[in-house]
Amino acid sequence: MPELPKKYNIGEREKYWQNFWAKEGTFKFDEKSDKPIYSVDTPPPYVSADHLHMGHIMSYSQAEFVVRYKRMRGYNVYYPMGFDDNGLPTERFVEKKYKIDKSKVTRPEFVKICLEETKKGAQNYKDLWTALGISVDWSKTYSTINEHCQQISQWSFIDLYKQGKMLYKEEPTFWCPKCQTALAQADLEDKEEKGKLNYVNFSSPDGKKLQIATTRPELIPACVALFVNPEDKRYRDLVGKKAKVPLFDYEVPIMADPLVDPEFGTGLMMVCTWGDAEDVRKWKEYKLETRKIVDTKGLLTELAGSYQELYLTKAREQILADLKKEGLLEKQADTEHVMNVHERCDTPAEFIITKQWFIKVLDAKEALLKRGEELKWHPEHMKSRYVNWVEALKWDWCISRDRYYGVPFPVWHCQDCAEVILPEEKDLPVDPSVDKPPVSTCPKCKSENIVPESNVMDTWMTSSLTPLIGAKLVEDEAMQQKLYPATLRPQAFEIIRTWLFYTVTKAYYHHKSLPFKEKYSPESQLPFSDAMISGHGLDDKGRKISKSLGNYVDANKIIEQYGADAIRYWATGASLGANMRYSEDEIKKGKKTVNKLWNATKFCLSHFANLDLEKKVELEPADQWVLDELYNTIQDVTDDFDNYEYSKARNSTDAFFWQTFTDNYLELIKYRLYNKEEVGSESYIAAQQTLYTCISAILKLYAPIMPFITEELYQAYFKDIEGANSIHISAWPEAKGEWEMKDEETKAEFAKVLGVIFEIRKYKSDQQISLGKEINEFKTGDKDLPEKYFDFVEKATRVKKLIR
RNA sequence: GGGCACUUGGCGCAGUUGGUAGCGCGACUGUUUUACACACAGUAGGUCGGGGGUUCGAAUCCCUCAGUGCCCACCA
Repeated sequence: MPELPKKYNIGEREKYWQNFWAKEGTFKFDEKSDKPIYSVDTPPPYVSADHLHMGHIMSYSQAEFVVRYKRMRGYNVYYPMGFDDNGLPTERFVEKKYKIDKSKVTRPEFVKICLEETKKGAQNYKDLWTALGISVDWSKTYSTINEHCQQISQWSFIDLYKQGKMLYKEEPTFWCPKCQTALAQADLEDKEEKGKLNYVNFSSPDGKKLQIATTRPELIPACVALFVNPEDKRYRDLVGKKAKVPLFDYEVPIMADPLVDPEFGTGLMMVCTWGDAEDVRKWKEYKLETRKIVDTKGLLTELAGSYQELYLTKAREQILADLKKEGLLEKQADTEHVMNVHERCDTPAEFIITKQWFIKVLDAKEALLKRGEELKWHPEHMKSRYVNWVEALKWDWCISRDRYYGVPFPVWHCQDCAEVILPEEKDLPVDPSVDKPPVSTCPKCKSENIVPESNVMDTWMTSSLTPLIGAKLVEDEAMQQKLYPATLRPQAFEIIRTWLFYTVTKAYYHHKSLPFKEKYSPESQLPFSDAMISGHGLDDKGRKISKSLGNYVDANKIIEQYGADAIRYWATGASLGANMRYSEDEIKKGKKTVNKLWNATKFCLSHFANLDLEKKVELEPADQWVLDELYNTIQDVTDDFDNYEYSKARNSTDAFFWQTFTDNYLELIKYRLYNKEEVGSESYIAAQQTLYTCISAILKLYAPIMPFITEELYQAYFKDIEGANSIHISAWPEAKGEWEMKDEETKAEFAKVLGVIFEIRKYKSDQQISLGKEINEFKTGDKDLPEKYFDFVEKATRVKKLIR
C-alpha cells in the first residue's frame, strides 16, 4: 500500500511536476487526433512589462481553469503562446530603460537592442507561466516580430489593399508629439484637466470688439475662422464678415454652424487647424484655409512668428502674457475639460496633417456590430463595451506609425506618380528598407524613382491576427482549418476596443480571402466563437495596481512563498469579469486546501489495502448520502465550468470536500474502517469503494484549479487504476445516475440522522468535552428518529446508548 | 451628458426560474477525536444602500433616488 510522507513539500514537488509535464509532453497538441478541437487564442503579453504582478497571474489563471477543464472533458486542446514584442510599447520601454536618444543610434542598432530586450522579457514570462502551471504547448509559440508574424501581417495588408479597405491619405490625424507618431483613436485616453477658459478679444474690421473664449490660446495663430450659431441674434449681422486675429493681425471669415453652442463662452467660437475633432469637421465641411502651426515635435512653426520653436505649453504662457500686455485678454475663468492623451505616455494628442495608412472601419460599423452580436460574450454584459466603442467610432483605423521598430509595410512608392508598388505574396515577408523593390521601374509611369515606405505598422496590425497566426503554427493545412476560427479568446476588458475590436474587424474583412472555408458560413465571420473577459487585479485596498502607486506584489515571490496551487486558488476568488483584490488571506486558504487534500488523501490511501472496486456490495445509508451529495456536486461543478464560472465551481467543490466529505463522511465511517473484525466485510468494502469514488472525484474536480497537488496525489495511487498518464488528461468525473438518492423518504430520514449527530456534537462542545470521548447515554430531542439508525448514530458519535 | 457594473453581518464575497438570509477571513468558547491544530466542534454578529410598487410572500421582479467604480462623449 502506498504511504504518503507526513508533509507535502510544495516547492520541490511543483518543480518536479513542471518537469514531468514538459518531459511527457502532457499539454502538447495532438496534430493527428480526430477528437473535437478546442483552440485558444492566447493573449500575447507585451514583453516590455518589466514586472509581473498578481494581475497578470489572475487573468491567465482564469482562462487556464477553463482550458484544463476542456482538456479533461476530452477535447483536443490547442493552447499556443505568443509574445507581443513589436511596436511602440517595446520601443518606449527600451528607450526609457537604456535612456536612448534615438537620433543618436541607427535603426539597426536600435532594433538589435529591442530584440535582445524582448528575448529577456519573453523568458521572464515563460518562467512565470511554467511556475504557475499554465498548460500551454510551448512548442507552439510565436513572437509578433518574427518572420511568421511579419509574413501574415504583410499578407493582411496586401489583402486589405486589394479589397480596397486600405486608404493612404493625407489628413489631420491624431499625433503624439512626444512619441512623434500618428495614432489611432483607440490609442487615446480621456483625461480630465483643470484649466482656464480665456476670454480673448478679436476685432472686426471697423474696430468693434469680438470676444471669443478658448482653452487653447496657443492656437490663435492657427485660427482660420470664427463661428457662431445661426440662431444667435447677437452675432447674426457678423456672419459673412471678417474678423481680425489678435497679435497676429490677419483676417479670418465669420461663419455660422448649428452645432455652435450659444451658451458656451461668448457664443463666438474660434476655429483653428486643428484644435479638436470639431475643428477638423468644420475645416473639411467649409473648406477652410490651413494654417499648420504645430510641427511633429509639438513646436510652433514659422507661421507663429515670434513664437516659433516654442513648445505648445510654453507658447501658451507666452501668448497669454502678450495678450494680457496688449489688454486683449479680457478675463480667465476656471474650467474643467476633457482632452485626449496618448495612453502610453499621457501626452495630449494634437492633430497634425501627415500622410498615413488607414483601414476603413467607419463604413463597416453595422457589420461589425452584427459580428459583436454573434460573438458569445462571457460575461454577457461585456458586449456593451464593444457596442459602445463601435458606435462611437469616428476615425478610420490609422495603422502606420512614424517609428523604428515594428513590422515594415510591404510597400514602395513611386516618387513621381505616387503609385503604390507591392511585392509578390510569395516573397513575403519583405523589408523595403533593405530589400529590392519587385520592379526596377514604376509600372505606371516608368520612373526609376522608387522609394520604400518608411513607417512601420501599428502593433495591433499584427496582434489583430493572432487567431490566424496561432492556427498557422501548425503545418498541416487540414488541421489549420480546424483551428481557425479559434474557440476561445480570453482577455482583459481594457482591450476590448483594441485587441478584440481589431481582431473581429480583420476576421470580417479577411474571411473571403482565407482558405479556411470549412468552418465558415456566411453567418460566421468571427475570429473566435467565445470571448472570456476578465477583470483586473487590484491591490489589497481595492486600488488599481500601478507602477506609480508602487502597490504591486511580485508574482514570483508569492509563488515561492505559497506555491502555485495556492495562488491559483486565490485567482478563483472573483467571478469572471469582476475586478479582484489581492488577498493574502485567500492565498493562505488555498494553501490550507492543498494541505487538507494531502491529508484527506493520505487517510483514504491508508485504508485502500485490498481495495476491490469490482465487488458488488450493498451500500449503507451514509454511503448513499455522500454519493448523492457527490452526484449533485459533480453536476454543479460541470455546469459551472461550462459557463466559465470557475469561481462557483470552486465553491461547490470546496463545500463538498470540506463539509460533506471530510468533516462528516470521514468521521461517520471511521468506526467501520478501524474495527479490525469488520475488515473484508460488506460494510467495510462499501466504505472503501465509496471513499475511492469520492476522493478520486474530488481530486479531479480540483485539478483544473490546483494542478500540482492533484497530480501529486493522482500519481501516488489513482494513476495505476485509471490508466491515464496524468490527471490532467484523465476523464472528468461522471455523475452516475445510480448515486442519486431518489427515495425522498430515505433522504428525509438521513437528514434526521445528521440532525441528531449535530445535536450530540453540540452537547459535547457545550460540556467542553472531546468529541472522541465516549459518553454513556444521550437523549435526543428528535422523537421520530427511526430505530434502525440508532446503532449507526451510537457508533459514529461514540454514545453508548441513544435514548429517544 | 450617455452606457455598464456594483451597493448583503467588522472585512472580502455567494445567493441564475421570488417561498423561513449563506460562505470564507476575523472575533469569542472549547477540543490533541488512530488524515490534518494549515484541524475539528460550537457561539455571537445582518430589518440584504434609501423610498415606492407588483405579489399570499422579494435580497431576488418593476419604478425612483443616492453612493462607488469603469467605459464612452464635439460643448470650443
